[in-house]
Amino acid sequence: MNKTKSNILMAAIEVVSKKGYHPATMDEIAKEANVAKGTLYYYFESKESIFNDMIDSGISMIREEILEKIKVTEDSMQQLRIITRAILTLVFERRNLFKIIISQLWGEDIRQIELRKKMNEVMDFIEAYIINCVEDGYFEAANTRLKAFNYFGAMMTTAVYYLNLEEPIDHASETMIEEILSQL
Amino acid sequence: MNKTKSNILMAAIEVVSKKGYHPATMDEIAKEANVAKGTLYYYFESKESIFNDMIDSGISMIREEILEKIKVTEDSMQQLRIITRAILTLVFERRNLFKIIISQLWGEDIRQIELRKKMNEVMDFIEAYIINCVEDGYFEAANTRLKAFNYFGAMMTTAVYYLNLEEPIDHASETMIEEILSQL
Amino acid sequence: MNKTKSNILMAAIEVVSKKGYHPATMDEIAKEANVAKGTLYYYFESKESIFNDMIDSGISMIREEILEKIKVTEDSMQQLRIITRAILTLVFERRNLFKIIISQLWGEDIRQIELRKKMNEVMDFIEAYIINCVEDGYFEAANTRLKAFNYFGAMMTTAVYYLNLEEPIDHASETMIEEILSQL
Amino acid sequence: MNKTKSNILMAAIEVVSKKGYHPATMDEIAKEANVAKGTLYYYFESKESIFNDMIDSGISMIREEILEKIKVTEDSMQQLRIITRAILTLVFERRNLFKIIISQLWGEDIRQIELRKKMNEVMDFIEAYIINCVEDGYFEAANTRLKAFNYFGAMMTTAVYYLNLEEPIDHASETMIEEILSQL
DNA sequence: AATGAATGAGATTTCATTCAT
DNA sequence: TATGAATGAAATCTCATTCAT
Repeated sequence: MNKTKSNILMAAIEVVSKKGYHPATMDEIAKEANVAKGTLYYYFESKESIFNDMIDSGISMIREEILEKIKVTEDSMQQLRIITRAILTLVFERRNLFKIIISQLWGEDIRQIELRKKMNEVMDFIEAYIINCVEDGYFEAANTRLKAFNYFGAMMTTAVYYLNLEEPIDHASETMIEEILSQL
Repeated sequence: MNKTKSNILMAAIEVVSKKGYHPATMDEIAKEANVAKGTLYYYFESKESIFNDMIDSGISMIREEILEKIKVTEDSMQQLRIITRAILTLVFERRNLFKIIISQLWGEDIRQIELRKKMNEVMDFIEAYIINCVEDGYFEAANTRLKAFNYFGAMMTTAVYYLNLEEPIDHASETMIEEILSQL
Repeated sequence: MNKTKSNILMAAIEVVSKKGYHPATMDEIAKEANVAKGTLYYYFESKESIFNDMIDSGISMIREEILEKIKVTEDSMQQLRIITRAILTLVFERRNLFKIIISQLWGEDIRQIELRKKMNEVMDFIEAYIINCVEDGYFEAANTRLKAFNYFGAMMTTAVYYLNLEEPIDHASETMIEEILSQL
Repeated sequence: MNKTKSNILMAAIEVVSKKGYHPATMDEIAKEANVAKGTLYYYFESKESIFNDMIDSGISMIREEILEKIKVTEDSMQQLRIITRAILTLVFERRNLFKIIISQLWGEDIRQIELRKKMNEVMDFIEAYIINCVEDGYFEAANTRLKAFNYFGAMMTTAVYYLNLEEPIDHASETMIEEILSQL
């Protein structure tokens, strides 16, 4: 991607994660990106489209990262462990982006409805691996969709917990991973 | 509380849950409440204060509801079970308010920081019961704060899952309760 | 109509006739009307809707004025003479509004296409009276639509001519009327 | 003229006639001309100067075309007939340019005031031929300036009428010419 | 000769808030 | 107690123009 464009995107993540979508102004994003306001509109159609690009690049980053890392094993439980570690690491490393995603999951704006659709696809992706684990006998057969939700929710709340600690850790500890998987 | 005032509060919950805090305008809230815009300012100082009242009355409602219901038993595990059922029921019955709470937990607006403080108090409240359970030997001793977080997160994700089903259930099933408690 | 609203409409005619639709800013209209910019939006949805109201009230004014005046006679030629006098008088009295109408007849903006539709209805109206004259033997049968166009065009160019004179006259002279009718 | 430059001028006529002066953007003109936006500024000082060049080349084209064609006769009435045919033909062939001229005659922008001056020169030119006709006894002596206005106005309205027909004709018919001249 | 990324002044529009009634 | 006309600060967005290449 063009350097200025990705620069703007990073600035937007920074500002939006701090302020939320609406209070984050184009002026602030421009200032943070060290470009003129007009430049934002040279690269993006609207504030909404900056938001969408932000989310899309975030989600595809997760997917690519995970797909790359699970190649090393064929064992379904091992794969789920790898996915967990990968997502937790990403949540820590790109906490601002995740804050935005979580806070925008609610509400009936097109922006928010679209985001929910995208997150449902992420759920599909995770559920597929949980199904593999069930088929391989690691978990007992059950509502795998709900399990995927709980898995994701557990990751989020764990992350939120650690993110709020005074001395935030910046990596996914093995303890956290086991804690989350034990809930499945 | 004055009837007009609670009327406005209900209208605000309706509109804010649908649109989010910022896109919900005072005009819309007034229209939904069937009062003139000026009336909002007769009863509330500002939009922000409507929001705060909304949250405060929601949270104290939870607390009162729970304190009332757990009276029937002294057994800590029974009490946690009752709390779970109560919260789940409230989440279903007042889903709009909870949507607002969850979506406003993030970000650095005064409004949002204040909300997080209030939710931390709710966590204290829940943690206290989890500690009782640990002391009574129901769970093994561990990070009870994280347990409280996970417990609350599990409830939220479970609720979100069921709220998104085609045929939403409108009560807390015993299955859900056991599912959540088993994760502790 | 509300006083403030008609006040804004008059200010808009003043400014738009001087500057044209696009260069006329909402700031200037507000200043001319002695109200705050927000007030414009309290009474009108948009700049476009101010324009539309401006045109609509102008056109219905023409129609009402004419319908009122032609009541006095049943003779078709007399009626056409009355219409001519009425339109010319209006063009002189409300020259600013007519300037706007003429300048906005061209182009493919929705605003302009709508205006052309409205002016076509005015043409229908005029043509009807020309047809009466033809039927009564005042003119020889011919393309009455073209006659209506020419009639209107003649009125406009005559008006433009007199409006550009150093010492503008402010009424429709009988000479002008006969000049225009002689062209039919 | 340089090919790229005349290319830009044609593109500008196309876009401005469709949209009007202000809504026509330099971006659109550049796109229509298949050049980069910077190229517009390589050949023209500003948007305003593109407009002026557009008009000037249009007007001098009329003048040259007419001066060329009236050479064939010395009879003043014949010359006026030739002028009428020439202008009507041009109006049909370059209708977009004429649309722009007519729509920009109104208003007090420098651009528009300049255009009116130029059109007044065209009127001088036409009036001169009408005076010749009067002197040769073809019309009775009268306000020749007004006659020139009416003559031009008649041509415009006739043109507008035929341009709006379902099946537009693309040439000046002899009927139209006689119709216009008979009004003098 | 030609480009297109970058700009910033200025446009339209929104909306929480005020205040006279 | 309740109203709603009026406000103005601040938001998003547009676009003619510049300039380094």
